[in-house]
Amino acid sequence: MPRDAPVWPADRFVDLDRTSPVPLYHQVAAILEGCIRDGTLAPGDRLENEIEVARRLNLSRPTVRRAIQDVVDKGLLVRRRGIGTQVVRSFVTRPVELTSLYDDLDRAHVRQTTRVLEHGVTTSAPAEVTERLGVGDEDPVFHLRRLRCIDGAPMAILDNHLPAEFADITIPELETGGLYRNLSSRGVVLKVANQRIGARGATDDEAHRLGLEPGAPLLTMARTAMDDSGRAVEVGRHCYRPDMYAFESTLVAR
Amino acid sequence: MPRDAPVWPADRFVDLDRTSPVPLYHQVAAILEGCIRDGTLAPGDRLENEIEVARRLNLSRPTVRRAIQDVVDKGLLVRRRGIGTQVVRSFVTRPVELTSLYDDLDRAHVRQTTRVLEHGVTTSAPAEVTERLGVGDEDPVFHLRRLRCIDGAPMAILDNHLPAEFADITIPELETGGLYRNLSSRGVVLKVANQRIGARGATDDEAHRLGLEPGAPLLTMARTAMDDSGRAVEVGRHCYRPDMYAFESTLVAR
DNA sequence: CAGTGGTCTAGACCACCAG
DNA sequence: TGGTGGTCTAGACCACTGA
Repeated sequence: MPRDAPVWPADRFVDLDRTSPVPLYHQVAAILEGCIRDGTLAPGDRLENEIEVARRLNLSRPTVRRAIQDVVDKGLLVRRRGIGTQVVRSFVTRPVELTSLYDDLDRAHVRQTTRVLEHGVTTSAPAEVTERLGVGDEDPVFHLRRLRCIDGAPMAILDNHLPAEFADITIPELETGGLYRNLSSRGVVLKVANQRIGARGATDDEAHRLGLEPGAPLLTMARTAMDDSGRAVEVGRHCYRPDMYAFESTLVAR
Repeated sequence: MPRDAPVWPADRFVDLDRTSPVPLYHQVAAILEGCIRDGTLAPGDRLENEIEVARRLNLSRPTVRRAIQDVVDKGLLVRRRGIGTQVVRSFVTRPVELTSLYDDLDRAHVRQTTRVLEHGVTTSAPAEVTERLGVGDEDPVFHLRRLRCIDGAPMAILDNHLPAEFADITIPELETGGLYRNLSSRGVVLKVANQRIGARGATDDEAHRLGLEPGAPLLTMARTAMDDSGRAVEVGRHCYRPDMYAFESTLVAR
């Protein structure tokens, strides 16, 4: 049951570190999120108002505000002018993030393996792909096709095209780290992506590789990812066994 | 081609209205977004730095910063410390928002119709649904099932459960306005939702209603939406013809 | 009416990047 | 070294809510 009076678990915020490179608002947001996830703040609880919180934490109001807003954006709190800030009644949140399948599975502590099916430079990538990458029709691009398994069972086929300069990413590297992690270690910072999630029937080849019947339902995702200079760095066209994978997210109105 | 020198289309910002109820940062963000979408700011262009912009617009830096950040969050700009702010090279953006299918189609100027298949209070909703709504196993809930068509062709089956108090939403209202619009006109402000997008084969009934073969691939979406007090207000379980619908979104790294 | 969040200001210092 | 965005402060006024 939610408490009636406003709540603030002050004792959880004694460790704020002004010398840390982690911003204060992020430290506050992380602790606040922890309090909600572990039940210290119960669903429906109303938070102390932000001015009072700022005073107690010896922080400025904008800093506290930024922290609270970050937790709101994750879908754990709702705010109303004139009313206050409350913990959401029911949450199974998964913020919308620019993550890789590899890291998603890693976080879920799943035993995953990757088999590289294709790995090389091609000059005949589909026009749809070269256009998204911002290169010429017949310019060389790096093509990659992988089979992702969990606990030995094939789960997804990952088809990617990248600018040719990334063709030096090796097969062993891809088998141990995932694509995004390899890009990251080469200094690529992914910032924006457009994606489209759909469904279709499996082709013969896909069905064979995923252990399904031809025409069986597949979940599909097409993504174009851009780095911090706004250049398209990756075009991915993936398909997933729908009994083994789904896209979860939390949406927050502004 | 992107220009070399920093750019700022000052003439587009002459209409800022300090008396308007629309926040200044939102006015600036909207104009900035317009400049990018209509090509006034070209892909790759670098923006004037935010301090200079603030001076030119006679606004404070935090206000300008908030405006720019909003456009970044939409995936139209990328920022790097020490470098500056640039227009993304390629964009087909669709920010992740808490929208209804009805409004999505409306915005796309598609001719849509709705047929109500089920409309009534039930005491035997699936446990999965009552749990998400936060009501007892056999408490009455409002059950709704609709067929959504575009240009007369069936596209999706929308199955929803709501708290019983919403059972007075009429069939004609649902045929003309969509569920979220009806909730909104009753004062419900949706703030947060959790959703899961997947795929599966069509049941016989679904196939029949959507004009498909049984077992044909369907795109599915299950959503729990909460209002501004954090209470679960709607549980939806929808399925879509994958040749007629897909989920598009833009993701931005923080 | 008192209390809440929403907006806005005018500074300050720092971390990072390019030349 | 100079310029950029990232963080933080200490205030102010307003809009909306509920009693």
